[in-house]
Order: sequence, then structure tokens, then C-alpha cells
Amino acid sequence: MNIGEVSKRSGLPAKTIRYYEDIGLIQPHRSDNGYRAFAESDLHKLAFLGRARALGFSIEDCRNLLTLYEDRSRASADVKQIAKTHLTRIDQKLAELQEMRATLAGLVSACAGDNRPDCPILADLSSHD
Amino acid sequence: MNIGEVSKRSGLPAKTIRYYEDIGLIQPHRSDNGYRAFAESDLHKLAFLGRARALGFSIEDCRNLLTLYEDRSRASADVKQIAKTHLTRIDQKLAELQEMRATLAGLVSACAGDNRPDCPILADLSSHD
DNA sequence: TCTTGACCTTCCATCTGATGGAACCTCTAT
DNA sequence: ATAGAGGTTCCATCAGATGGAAGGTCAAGA
Repeated sequence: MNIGEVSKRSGLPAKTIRYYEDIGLIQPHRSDNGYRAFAESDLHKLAFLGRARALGFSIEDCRNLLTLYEDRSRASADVKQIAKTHLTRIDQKLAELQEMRATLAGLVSACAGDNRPDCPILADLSSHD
Repeated sequence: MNIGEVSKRSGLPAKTIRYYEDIGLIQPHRSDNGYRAFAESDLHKLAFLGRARALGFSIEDCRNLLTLYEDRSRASADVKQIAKTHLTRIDQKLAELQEMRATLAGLVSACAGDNRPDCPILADLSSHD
């Protein structure tokens, strides 16, 4: 399978697939012409990567998950730990964003948004000293 | 004022302050010894930047906001537009994260997290083909 | 006066996670 | 033979800093 087909079937851009090979996440074989020759298992891993990345797992998380995925004797606790840690990070990020949103929404609704120069948004950003 | 004091008073690391000078957000004067000599107005701008960045505004947003901030004749509508656009981005990001969180939380709670190799998390990540 | 240590300088490398583009090779169909 | 659709490598770039090396400066104490 050439990179184009793998790209279509995995949903990942060819650039990204080459990048993932570069950083050692996959090791496709090479044909005589120098083209990457992907096996079904490579495609499978790439699809796995695509979904894990879409869930916000970092590349290093993905590397660990792939290792665990290929380790038939791993404990599910190891995987769960990675996922739980990630869930905590997501919750933190959510809390931050929600606070940001609240502050910003308040400022936006306080701002007349007309042609006058008075602007509560700038006033707020500059007033805390 | 040297960079150390500005760092303390603005809450920004010295590295970051140098970086902000580098990309043209501030233009502190220089003392005879080559040290950066910050005016109160520089400190003010840096604090402004710190707060805007904390609200998730991009550096380019900040550049625009600073320009508007210094333009006594700007319309508040210009500022509001930047803030509203940013608010929309935050809402998108929030929706994404919430979906991620829901999926991940479901997987985590489905996973026994014991010594057995069966793991719904990995099963899910690998099953969608 | 000398020295120590805190503080300052620049410059270059590194991080995450790709992505864009140039220059060039290969395969397939006409 | 040639066009064009693929493939290849390598190098640069994006955001937004941050780490570290090598070296200059300043103030205080022995």
C-alpha cells in the first residue's frame, strides 16, 4: 500500500504519516523503488493514532499507548492510568477555558461596540495595576 | 527599572519579556551599561500583555489590542470585534474538549484497571476500522 | 583592592505537532 | 515520448516561549 491510499484510509495527511515515521511511531517497509510499503498493521496503527490524537492524547501518550497496545501481557491498569491522567489535564483545561470565557463574555457584553473610544475591555486589561 | 524588577512586578519571566521585545511588542530603552531600562509605561504594557495572554488572546491579537489601546481615537467596536472573535474560538475549543472528555470518561469507567490485559480503552482506539 | 555572587547581556538550540514548498524521482496511460 | 499523478528527501516555518552556554556588570564584604 502506498502512502496515498494509507492517507485516504486512515484520514491522516501524507505529510503527517511521514512525520509519524520520522519520530518512530511506525516503521513501514520500503519497496524497491524507495516508496513506503505499508502493511495492514501500519494502517491499523495509524488509525489508532488518529483517534488517540483526536482525543487529545499527546504524541508521547500515543507512543506509550501503542507500546501497551502491542504488549499482549500489559495490565489494563497501565492504560487506564494514562487515560485518567489525560482526563485530569482535560478537566483543568476546561476549567481554565470556562473561566476565560466568563471573563471575556462579561467584557464583551459591557462594551458598547460603537464609534466612541471608551472601551471596557481595554479598560479592564489595563486597570489591574 | 531593570528586567528583574519588571519581571517581579509584571509576573512575566525575564525570558518572556526579552522575547516580547524581540517580536516588537515593547521597546524598552537601554542604559549605558547595555541593560534594558524599563519605563512605567513598559511595565504597564507587559501587565496588559500578561492579562490578555491569560485570557487566551494570541500574540497577534495582543499586538492589535496594544495598538488600539494606544490609539486614543479608536472605536470600541474594533476592540469588541477582536474579543468576540476570540470568544467564538473559545466556545469551539470548549465544545471539542467537552466531547473529548465525555468519550474518555466513558472509556475510563469501562476499564477494569486491573492486572488483566483486557482493556476497553485500547479496544475502542483500535476498533473503528 | 580583590573577590564573590547576583544580575544582566546575546545567541543558539529545543520543545510540540505538524505543515509548506522546492527539487527531484517513478509509474501509468496515451 | 511525454504528461501528469503519484512518490521521495530536505529545509524552512508556525506559535510561544524556554533552557543553557559564554560572558559582561554591579554592589557588598573581607
